[in-house]
Amino acid sequence: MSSDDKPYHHGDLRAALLAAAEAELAERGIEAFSLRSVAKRAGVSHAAPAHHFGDAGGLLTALAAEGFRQFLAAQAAREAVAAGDPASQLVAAGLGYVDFAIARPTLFRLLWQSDRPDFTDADLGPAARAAYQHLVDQVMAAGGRTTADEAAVWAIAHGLADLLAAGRLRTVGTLPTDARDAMVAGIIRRALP
Amino acid sequence: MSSDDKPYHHGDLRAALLAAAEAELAERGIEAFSLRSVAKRAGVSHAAPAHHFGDAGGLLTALAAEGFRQFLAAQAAREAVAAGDPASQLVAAGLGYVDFAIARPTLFRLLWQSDRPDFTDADLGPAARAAYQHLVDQVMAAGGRTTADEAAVWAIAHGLADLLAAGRLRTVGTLPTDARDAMVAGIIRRALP
DNA sequence: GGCGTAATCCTGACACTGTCAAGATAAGAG
DNA sequence: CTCTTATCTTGACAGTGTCAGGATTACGCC
Repeated sequence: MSSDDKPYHHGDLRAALLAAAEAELAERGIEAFSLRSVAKRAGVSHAAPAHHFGDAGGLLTALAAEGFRQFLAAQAAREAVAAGDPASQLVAAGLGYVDFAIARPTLFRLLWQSDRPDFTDADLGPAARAAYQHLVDQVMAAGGRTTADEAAVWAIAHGLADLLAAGRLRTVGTLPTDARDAMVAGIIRRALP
Repeated sequence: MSSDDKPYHHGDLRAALLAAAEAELAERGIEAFSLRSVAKRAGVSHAAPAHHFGDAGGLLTALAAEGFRQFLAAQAAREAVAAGDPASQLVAAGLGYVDFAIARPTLFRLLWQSDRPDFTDADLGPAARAAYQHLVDQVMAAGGRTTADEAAVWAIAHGLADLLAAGRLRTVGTLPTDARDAMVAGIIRRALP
């Protein structure tokens, strides 16, 4: 078949729909998200997603599960280039937390502030827990002892990430990358005992 | 007229619609928010809100403006019963920030994570800025000197508020009120220089 | 090779949504 | 009392998610 043919069977529609969904999310925002738009962008009929994801919530659930894995990967990427001591690793995880929020703000919002994904899903549930549990584990490794230590680090990383993703906190968001990293790192360290 | 009459003119439909909108928001969540449901709840036709708010975005804009004022009031309420020194006042403002998020999580989400309200609106714009500017001002009064000080306090208060509003951070959220307040206060103090 | 089953995708329909246009009703000014 | 204006309703339209049924293709099995 020639390259512009549209075979009845897509081949990898599930992945294509997930990619289209994230693009739609980034362009139109989470509140204007439309399943039919996603289908149109992927070049299939409006009811095609149903077979792979059930309903709109199912698509967003799958997208969120994938998102949490990438969220964790963003933290791991920072840790890989950081010093090996526990405190540095913790700060690196926090930087990755913020990186993800800045790079993909709408997806970040889907992960943390949306009630459309089904967090009891067998795939999403563990993925979500693993994502923030990682940060909490780092706190203990870095000398944290109490639940207040956990909460403080999580809250400060999450607060920075959320405010930056929303475009508030201009004094930090408009900084050059290096300076911003340094400031974020310094702020995260304040939460440690 | 008897009590169950439905006069053609409502009397104070604008306020009734705002109240109905917040109730709908709390019950159905921000992503399932429906203008027609709000109208039905207020006992008027589906097009009645248009006259007062233009479109759905206009209603949410007005609701957000009112929300920001109440958000500021929650901080003021805590400050009124706190010690007068700047540090105590700052912690009190943070506690009010968290109070509001816990008491009205969906409205909190409308204020901070929704793109449906029009933040360039002549009423909402100033109301929003005033709400978080207040916290930033408190930082300076309490000895803050740098933008990092501002960002740290704002981020930690916002992070706690957002995580608690979303039902994460169970270790803090399930605490008795007094203990939770004490922990939140202690965490906020970590952000100070 | 051919066949039957199952997976995949499409078409059409339904109820619901936001928004607009036009009309009905009531309040208030003169 | 009349006229103007604000307020609210009715009806229509396009767009949305979801379901039922049908069309098309892939794949295992002979």
